[in-house]
Amino acid sequence: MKAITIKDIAKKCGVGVSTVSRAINNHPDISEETRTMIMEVIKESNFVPNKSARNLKLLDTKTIAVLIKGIDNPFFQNMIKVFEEEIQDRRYSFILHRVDSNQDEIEVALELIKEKRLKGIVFLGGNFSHQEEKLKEINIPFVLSTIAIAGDVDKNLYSSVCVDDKNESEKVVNFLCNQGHTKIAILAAGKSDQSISKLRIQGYRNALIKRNIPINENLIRHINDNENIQIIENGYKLMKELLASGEEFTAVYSISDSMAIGASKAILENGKRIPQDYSIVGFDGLDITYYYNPSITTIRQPVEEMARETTKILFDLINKKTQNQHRVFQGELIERESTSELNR
Amino acid sequence: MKAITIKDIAKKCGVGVSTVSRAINNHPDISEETRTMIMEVIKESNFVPNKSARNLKLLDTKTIAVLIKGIDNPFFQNMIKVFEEEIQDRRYSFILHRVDSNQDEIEVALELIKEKRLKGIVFLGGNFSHQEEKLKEINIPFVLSTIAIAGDVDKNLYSSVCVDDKNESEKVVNFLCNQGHTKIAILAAGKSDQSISKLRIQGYRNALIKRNIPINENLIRHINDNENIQIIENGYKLMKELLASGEEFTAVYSISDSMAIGASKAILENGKRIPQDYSIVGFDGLDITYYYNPSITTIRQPVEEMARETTKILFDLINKKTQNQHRVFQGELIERESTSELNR
DNA sequence: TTGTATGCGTTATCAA
DNA sequence: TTGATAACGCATACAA
Repeated sequence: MKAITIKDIAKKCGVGVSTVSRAINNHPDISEETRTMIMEVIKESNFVPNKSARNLKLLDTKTIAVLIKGIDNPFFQNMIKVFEEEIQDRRYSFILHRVDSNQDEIEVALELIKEKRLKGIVFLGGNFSHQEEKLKEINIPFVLSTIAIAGDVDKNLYSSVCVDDKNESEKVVNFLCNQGHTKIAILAAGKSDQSISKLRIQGYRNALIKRNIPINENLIRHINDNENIQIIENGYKLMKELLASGEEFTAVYSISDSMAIGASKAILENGKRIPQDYSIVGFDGLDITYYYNPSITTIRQPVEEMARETTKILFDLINKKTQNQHRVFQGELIERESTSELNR
Repeated sequence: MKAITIKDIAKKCGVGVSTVSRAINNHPDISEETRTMIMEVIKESNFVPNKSARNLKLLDTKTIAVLIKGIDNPFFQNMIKVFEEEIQDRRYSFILHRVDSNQDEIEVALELIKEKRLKGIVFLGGNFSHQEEKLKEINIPFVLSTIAIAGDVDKNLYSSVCVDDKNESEKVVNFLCNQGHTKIAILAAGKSDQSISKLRIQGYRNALIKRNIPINENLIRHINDNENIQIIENGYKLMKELLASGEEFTAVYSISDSMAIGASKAILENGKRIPQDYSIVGFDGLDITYYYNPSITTIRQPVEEMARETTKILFDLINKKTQNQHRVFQGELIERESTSELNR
């Protein structure tokens, strides 16, 4: 069974293909009469235009793609909604494209740009340890959102929106120190991570160093390199190991809320109390941290505002109202039940 | 700056376009020599073939699309991984396409079929209250996965994989009854829902009716129609209302784990204990139910196996090894800390 | 207001 | 083993 095309419709209607095309695309230069007639036939015939053909022909497509690495990250879900709203409000169409963890997001972007004639791209998540050369190949506006870029890259080549991971991390550790904690464990990503995990560990170290608190390397715990910090179980396992190790500590800082949940469970299963025996802090500000029992102290990233700013910068770039920009947001430390003063 | 095409590459290499095409697509009838030469030039020039043109020309594309409605549903995340694996194992390419809650998934499917020359489709999530007519328009194999189809539709028109929502729901309520509970509240989706929520409420009713336990309509609580059962907060609010209403009950059955979490928090915030004051059961089998404190009794849907079976049926259909099939999986009741015998 | 013809960038057929 | 050329389905410049 051959697929139905615009030609078939034209034939059925006794008109030319261009007239059908005009009807479909709401062109003004067509009589209302023939338009409705054509649309009628189209509906009857269940005709659906072929987008590939359309994209091939068009050189101007008002569409934005969001390339997301780690679509299972609950942290991104609210951002996606904002992207969709903001983009559609501006009469652009929105494409959400998932990129696999072992795919190169720039390659994917390059393909998509050609295929869909994109006007702009948002890169959401991932490490982005790319060469400048690669970045330069992207010849349309793009913004890196919540991505820590590894290495030295010319800031004029890209725009970005994120929180200052190092600084926010320092904030967390300072908070714990202010409560009297000095033996603070940190649950981090794989050892070879060069992205947010690395930055947050740096913040952890900085905070301790500034207070002359000795750093116990045994309290810096990593999951495996092929594992994900968004998996609750990984925090759970890490904490079980830490507890079993006999290493002394009074507080735990998990670089993700998900692992903080897992860690909490491990602590509770060991018959210990939160926060009386161990204080625990997460990072991200997921909803679940409020609903967990006990509720979990965390750094909330202002995800909606960040998403909004991302699209704003992107459209400013598209409309040539701005050069590449880098916007750094503040996180908000939300104190909850999982942390308390250390009683010595 | 005009985009670079296969013609430019051909010119640069001093060969014809068809030779370049052959090089790109690993055709056998080309000398290794020219192949490497061409690939070299392609790399240097950063040439990326245009997929729209490719899809337009091709009539045989080994690709499967998964159309997912409710991508923020944590329940689907593990399934997606399985789909990707299974599909790629069979040397097909995998497209994950998100469909918005107010979009018609069949329209989207029809567009995608034409655009990408799909070989098969998986519909994941959503209500699917479609006419038979619409279903018939889809002229390639497809499977509905974890979708409750509303109304009477000829089973020969589609394949499906799901759990028996009504039956599993009955299982939950029976379990609570066996523990001595008779005043059981249920937290459900919006009143006008015609999908899983409706079925699970039916199961709830059936279980009670079979035991001659009177049904208190005030214990059947609905969220708003425009709200989502995957949002923790919705369970929280619903439970707050229920507690404030003064209606008596000893157990709560939430039709989603997410709402069960929210409900648990509401109970705990009210100074009540789980399960001593209220038993609570969820549905889905999300990881978080294990990690929550207390851990939550739930019905686990065997998501991985269901995803695997979905792809199996789909490929059997593609390879004409089978007619349309309907596979119903059993859920597994996992008893945890959130439920206990009622002490009167 | 409408129809004809051309080209978008690829792949496949055919001839060389 | 190669190259020229005809589609694929649509939008549009141009002619009518």
